[in-house]
Amino acid sequence: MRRHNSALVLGAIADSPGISRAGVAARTGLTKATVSSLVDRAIVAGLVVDGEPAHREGPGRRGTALTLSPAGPHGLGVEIGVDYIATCLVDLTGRVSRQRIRPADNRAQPANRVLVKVARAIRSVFSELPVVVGGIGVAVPGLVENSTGLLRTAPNLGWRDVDIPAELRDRAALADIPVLAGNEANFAALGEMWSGEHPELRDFIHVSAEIGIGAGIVMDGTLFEGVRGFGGEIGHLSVDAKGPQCSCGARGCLEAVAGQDAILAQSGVSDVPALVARLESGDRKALTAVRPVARYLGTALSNVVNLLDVPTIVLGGTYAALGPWLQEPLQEELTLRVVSAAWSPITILQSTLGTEAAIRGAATSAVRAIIADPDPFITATVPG
Amino acid sequence: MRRHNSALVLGAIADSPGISRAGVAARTGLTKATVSSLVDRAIVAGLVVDGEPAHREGPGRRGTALTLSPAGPHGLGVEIGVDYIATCLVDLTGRVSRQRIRPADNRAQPANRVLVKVARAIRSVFSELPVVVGGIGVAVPGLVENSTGLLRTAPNLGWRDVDIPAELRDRAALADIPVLAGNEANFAALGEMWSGEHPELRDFIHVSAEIGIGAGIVMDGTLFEGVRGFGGEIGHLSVDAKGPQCSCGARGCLEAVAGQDAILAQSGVSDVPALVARLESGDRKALTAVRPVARYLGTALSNVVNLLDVPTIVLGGTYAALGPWLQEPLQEELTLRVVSAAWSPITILQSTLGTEAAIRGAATSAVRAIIADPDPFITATVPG
DNA sequence: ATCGAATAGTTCGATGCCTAAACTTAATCG
DNA sequence: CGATTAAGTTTAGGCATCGAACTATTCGAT
Repeated sequence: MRRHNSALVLGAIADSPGISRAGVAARTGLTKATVSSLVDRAIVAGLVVDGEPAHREGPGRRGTALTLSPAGPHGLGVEIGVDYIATCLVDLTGRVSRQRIRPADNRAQPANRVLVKVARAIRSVFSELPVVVGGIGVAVPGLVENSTGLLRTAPNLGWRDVDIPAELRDRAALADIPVLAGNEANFAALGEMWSGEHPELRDFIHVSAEIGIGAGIVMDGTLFEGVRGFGGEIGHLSVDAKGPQCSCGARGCLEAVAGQDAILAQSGVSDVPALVARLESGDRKALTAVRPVARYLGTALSNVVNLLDVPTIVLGGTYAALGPWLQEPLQEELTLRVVSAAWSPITILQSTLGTEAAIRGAATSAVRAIIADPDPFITATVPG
Repeated sequence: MRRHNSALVLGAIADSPGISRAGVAARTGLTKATVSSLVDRAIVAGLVVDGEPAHREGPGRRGTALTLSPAGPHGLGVEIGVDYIATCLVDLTGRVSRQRIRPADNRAQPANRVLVKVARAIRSVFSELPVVVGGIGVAVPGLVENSTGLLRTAPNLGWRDVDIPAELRDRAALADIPVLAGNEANFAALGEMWSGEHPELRDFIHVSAEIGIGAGIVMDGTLFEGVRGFGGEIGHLSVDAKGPQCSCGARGCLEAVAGQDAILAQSGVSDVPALVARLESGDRKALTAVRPVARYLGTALSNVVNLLDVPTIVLGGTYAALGPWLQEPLQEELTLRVVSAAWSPITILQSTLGTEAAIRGAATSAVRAIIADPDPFITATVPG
């Protein structure tokens, strides 16, 4: 009961920083008395601070502005990439207070060795900054089972069946700080949503092409992971029954025709910045190479939209860079294939966080977990 | 609080009929005292009956068997088909107590005229049987918006923007009996799950081919409808970029290559029973016609599974009839294309309810709504 | 047969959280 | 400077759950 209402109150403060106790009461349907008592507990626990009276029109006492405390627990994001380990700290308000990327050739190393390094990175964050870490989010390029938290397979790292939370808890002496591992494409989608750049973004697909093609699907502000957590594997949607062979064994997977490698091979360029330069200069070969990519991506996304009825698509990673050239043919394909497009068009946006989306999402997930269920943290901090 | 716990208790009784109060307490985590008081209210409201002491091993008093009351509120299912109106009554235990199909050429009629007939059918159920109707589910072959309950479009009926619940409430004088409208394919999936034939079925896709191809997606026992309710539109997934033109304007939609019309046209037979007869007799043309259907269906379903990570597929409607000939090539295609198939194979089942699935699902949805949130019904029935 | 152990269900007082309403504080407006 | 309006606090009261003691029922051992 109180647990649920604490979450309600914290959620209201997170959604509209600077809101007053009376405002929270109006929004949540609780009484002012209840809100007062719950807010007091949150303040004592260090989750909330009340600031200056906010200015308002007309007569009457001004409410004190409640905000999540920047000095409260932080979320630590860790991203295990193929050739780097990145860390990032985020406070309750969503502000990034520390970010660091360490190059590392993780592909050549077995999981335990890499996790030793990750643990060291985590401990170094702990020792360098005097903040309370309330949770850790670990983004990995692989499939994470949601019931167990196990990384089932990470093809590009060559890992299988690694219990990342358990390993890190042991190696970094984390006591009972919650650790959650997740797919990087999923975290990237959340990161983009929470970036604040697109305030209305609550139902969307975030697609990005890196080595594979990853997608994060968010519906009603919540990540959609499928039954076991292996959902959103958009890279192996079939877009051309007679298309080229994919590494997975099937034919015509999206990844095989619209992945980064396929794009670069088709356009005869060695990397993405070079491709963008050619596109900007109007190079005909580059332009004709990108068009079918958009078509294929559009076919795959149409399938997703027909199935999930999601109104918005966010282009991330390499697709964000190619956005200006993808947008139009993509829109055409979607309009043609999506059944509901006739009465509600699909919006296409470009990612603003780019490659930082995943780690921001991982770190912010950790703090959001506290906001979504603050009671454990509060009762651990406040004795009474 | 009590509302939530009442739902918990009723849910436990629905899940394991014959459970004792102590069993409910153990399963829900509530205390025996709380369960007793909640069960008493449910009994007074007529939702639950306690029966004979159940037999059990060992010493100790036997618990009284609690079951949902067959005399409690019933769910009324209505199906508005293209050429019939069907009604069906289901009690809280899931038993079907009355079923009736009235032929009617609804395609030729505007919506109001048809709804007048539907209202008459509903009133006739009310007058014929002395049962309390606790809710009505209406299955329609169209897209229903979940936020408003509006039928946005039903191509085969030629209807657009019809507020079925409101219309029926007026025309059939329903007072405040809740009415929920929904897509027939979705109701069919729920009907199949609740039929009791597949007890473990909680995560699956139910696909059926009638005039179009419909799918209902169930995850964690809950219908997945997409953001606005237009999800699961599997009929227009793209399975062959260069395939034939579909009525929707795009090319190579599943419906165009694996719908009932396409199957019959390919095999040169006039109806499904005839096709089944030919297949059984080993007719080569029929056999070679069905195989690509399975392939295409497999491609579309692989896309769905890769996206939603659903472990089971149930073949319904025409596909159920063709099940024996579809199963093998379908399984092959899924194994090839589904990324997670390597470590968790996809199960393919055949529907047991056939064409009755939708109406059963609609009726059962109405009673399940009461079980999922019994408090409104209880407080309306029990004064104190 | 009788007693004891085990299990089901009820009764009753205690607890905790929320609510309602009165009250205090703080601001605007005439 | 007092009336009015709104924010926030205090206090008394209510309701649902819990814990513990109690009754009821059954088996098995003496």
